[in-house]
Amino acid sequence: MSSPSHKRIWKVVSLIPQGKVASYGQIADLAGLPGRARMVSKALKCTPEELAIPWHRVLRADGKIAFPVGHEFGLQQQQLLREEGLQVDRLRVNLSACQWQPDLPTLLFALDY
DNA sequence: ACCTTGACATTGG
DNA sequence: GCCAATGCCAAGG
Repeated sequence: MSSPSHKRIWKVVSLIPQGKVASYGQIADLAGLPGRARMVSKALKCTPEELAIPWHRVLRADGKIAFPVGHEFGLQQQQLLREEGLQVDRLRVNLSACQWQPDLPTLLFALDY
């Protein structure tokens, strides 16, 4: 199931560079869906296999991995983030100096504005 | 049409 | 920092 909103969300997430992270709410805002952080999580859950996007770079606003402790995806996410050089402590990322700040022109171009 | 469910965010204690 | 209460809103029963 894919809606126009989902596609915009996937595009925005695909722009997050290696070593940087963003929150669900931030992605929603950038995708033109203010206040709809939960829609971002849904969109990620429905991501088609063939679409390779850096889903692991999306965290809660406080830097925590959204999956419960012990969840397989959470552990995988933690590992992927560490492989990018980020410091992850107990499923939480130290947000200092790794928060994504999108380049506006690039963002607008990606969203066909 | 009503109810429940989230890979969330914010606020207040 | 942790927890509970609220707000949020699309999807699926």
